[in-house]
Amino acid sequence: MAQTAPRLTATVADGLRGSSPRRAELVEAAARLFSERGYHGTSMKHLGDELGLLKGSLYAHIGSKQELLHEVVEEGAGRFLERGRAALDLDGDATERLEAFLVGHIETATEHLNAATVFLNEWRYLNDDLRADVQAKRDTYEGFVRTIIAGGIESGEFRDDADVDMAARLVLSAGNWVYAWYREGGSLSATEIGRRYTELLVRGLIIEEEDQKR
Amino acid sequence: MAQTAPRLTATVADGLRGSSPRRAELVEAAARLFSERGYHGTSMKHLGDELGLLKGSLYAHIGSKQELLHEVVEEGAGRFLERGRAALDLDGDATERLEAFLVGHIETATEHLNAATVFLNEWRYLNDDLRADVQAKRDTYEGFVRTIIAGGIESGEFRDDADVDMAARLVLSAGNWVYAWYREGGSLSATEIGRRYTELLVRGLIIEEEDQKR
DNA sequence: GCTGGACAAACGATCGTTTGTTTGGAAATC
DNA sequence: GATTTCCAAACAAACGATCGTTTGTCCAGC
Repeated sequence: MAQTAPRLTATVADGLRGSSPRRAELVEAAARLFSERGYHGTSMKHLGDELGLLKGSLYAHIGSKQELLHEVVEEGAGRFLERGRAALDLDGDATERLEAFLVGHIETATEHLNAATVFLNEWRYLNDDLRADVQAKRDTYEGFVRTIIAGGIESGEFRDDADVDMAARLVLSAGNWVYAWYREGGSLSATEIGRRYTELLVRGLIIEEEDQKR
Repeated sequence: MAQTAPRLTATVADGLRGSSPRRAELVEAAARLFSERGYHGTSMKHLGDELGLLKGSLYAHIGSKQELLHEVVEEGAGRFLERGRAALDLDGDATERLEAFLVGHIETATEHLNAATVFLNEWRYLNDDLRADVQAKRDTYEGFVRTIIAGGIESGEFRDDADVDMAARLVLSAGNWVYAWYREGGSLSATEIGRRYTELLVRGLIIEEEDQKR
C-alpha cells in the first residue's frame, strides 16, 4: 500500500535470473506462501496452484525451490539495507537518526510483510553459502544501529554508560518482532509505531525527576 | 545446565499421555530438532535416528507428530507463564517487577532454548484448536507485562504519557528475540541480559538532564 | 520456423502412519 | 527356583500420498 515505488531498484528486484512478469508473480507468491506456511511447509504444488499452473511448469521460470527462497530473502535483505543506510546517512542528532532507522525498518517490514517475514524466519533454511551471504548482510545492518547509538554517546546526547550492543539489540528486537503482531488496518501506522518505539527507547519509562528512588 | 529441577512440575511436564523415560527422550529430541530444522523440516526418521530407533517405532510412545509439537509448545508456554506469574506476584516497585519479569523471561528462554524457540517459532503449525489454546496463553502472558507497566504509571513511578501497549510489546520483543542471537558461553549471562534490557527500558538512552535539545 | 511456456506423465525419494511379528524381561504361577 | 505368562518396546515391511525435479510433447505468437 501507499508509495508503490515506481520501480524496485534493480539491485533489489532482479534475482539470479532474468525477470519476467510470470516469474515476478511466482516470487511474490513464494513470499506469501513461505511467510504463511514456512519454506518446508510450502510445496511446489502449493505454488503452482497459486498461479494456476502445474508444479512442473514452474521450472520454466526458476531453477529450484531453493532459488525461490534465496530470491525472497535477498529482496527482504536489500530493502532493509537500503532504508537502513539512508537513515545512517541522515544529518541530524542521534535521536533523529535512530528514529529514521526504526521508522524505516518498521515501514519496510509492514509494507513488505511477506518478504520481511521470510527474511526473518526462513532464511536459516538457505544453503550454507547463501546463508553465509545473508548473515553478512545482517551483520552489516546491525552495525548501522550500533554506529548510530555509539555516535549519540560520543556526541554527549546519549548516556555514556549505555551498553551499545544491548541497546542495538533492543532496537532490532523491537523492529524484528513487529511482523509477529502487526496486521494491516490496525489502529497505528507503521510510522507511528516506529516513532513511539523510538520515544520509549530514548526517554525510557521512568519519570525524568532525579528524586526517584531508583 | 545448572538447577536441573528435581522434578518438573506436573503441569508442565506430563503431556496428553503418560510419561515414560523413552517418551521424555523423544520430546526432548523433538524440541531440539524442531528448533534447529523447523517442524516441517524435521521428519519422523530424523527423530528416530536421534534415539537410535526406526521411525515406526516412535509410535509406541506417541500418537502423532502433531502431538509431539503440541507437547513441546505447551512445555514452553507453561514455563513462561509460571515465571511470568511469579514476577507479577512480586512485591516491589514497578521497575523491580518489570526486571523480575524480563529476567525471568530471558532465563527461561535461554535455559530451555529449544522449547522456547519452538514455542515462539513453530507454534503456528499446530492444529486450529490447539493453536487457539496457545494463543490464549500468549495473550495472558502479554497481559502480565501490561499490568506491571500500567501499575507503574498508576503509582506515579512511570510517565503517565507512556503508551502501555507499545511499552509491553517492546518488553516482549526484547525477550522474544533473544533466542535468535543468544548462544551458550556468551559474555553475558541471561540474568545480566535481562537486567541491562530493563535498565535501558526504564531509564532510556537519553541523558537525564532537562536542558537536552529534545 | 523458432521458441518460450505450459501440459502430462513419470522419476526415485521420502513423507507420516499402520500392521504384524519378534523379543527381552518382569510378573505370575507352579 | 524353575517355568510360564504377559506386555511393552522395538523391528521389518509396507501403506498410499506427496515430495522436488526431469522429461518429452504440444501449441501459440513473434
